[in-house]
Amino acid sequence: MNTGRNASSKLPAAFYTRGDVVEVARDLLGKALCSRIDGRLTKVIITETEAYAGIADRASHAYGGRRTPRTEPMFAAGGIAYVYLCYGIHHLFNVVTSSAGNPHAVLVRAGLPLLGIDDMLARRGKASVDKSLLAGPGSLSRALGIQTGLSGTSLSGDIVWIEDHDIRISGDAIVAGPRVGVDYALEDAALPYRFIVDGDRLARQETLAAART
DNA sequence: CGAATGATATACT
DNA sequence: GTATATCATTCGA
Repeated sequence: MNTGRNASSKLPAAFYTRGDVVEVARDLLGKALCSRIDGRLTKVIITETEAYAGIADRASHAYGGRRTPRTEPMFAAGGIAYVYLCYGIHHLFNVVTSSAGNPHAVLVRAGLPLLGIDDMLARRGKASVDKSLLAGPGSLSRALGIQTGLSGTSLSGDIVWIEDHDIRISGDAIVAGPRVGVDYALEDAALPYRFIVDGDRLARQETLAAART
């Protein structure tokens, strides 16, 4: 099972199956989203997330209990990926949370490079690291090599997973605000379900020393 | 600011 | 089965 590489920091299933998706979205900040695709290992520190709170949330694909082939993974128990294509181009990566039948999910919107930077640059067609490398859900997914075929993949496997690198985020370094691009969600559009870490503060953390070179 | 882009959901025949 | 409106975005002026 464990082939020498220590997987002890991988988040346990219990992290995802908690009932409060907003809490999970907040806790995901500072965690490392990892992927091993085509044999290439890439890791990203999560700095921005959005919570989508199940059938009662008009901004969610599962609003009103809509269950379709695409949204099926959201209805499973937490701890798997939900990836879908948006605007015909962008593969958006979400973490499914809560228990089976409760379609809650967290969209990962942005991050900072931690490992496999050359591979991320290659996937993004960039020559050097800049602010836009992992800014935005479409860009982040692309840098990690995540595509819709990974929807439904377990986060306890060896393709996509999330690690705890013991980065602490103090409460005042987190900014909450309304979600992006969800104007159609009426009253739910104003909910403060978007969480952003102040990048400069996070950069002071030791873990990023390696990433900044 | 505005165009590009294609899968998906929904409402028809 | 076929059609059309919609979309949790990005990039380049």
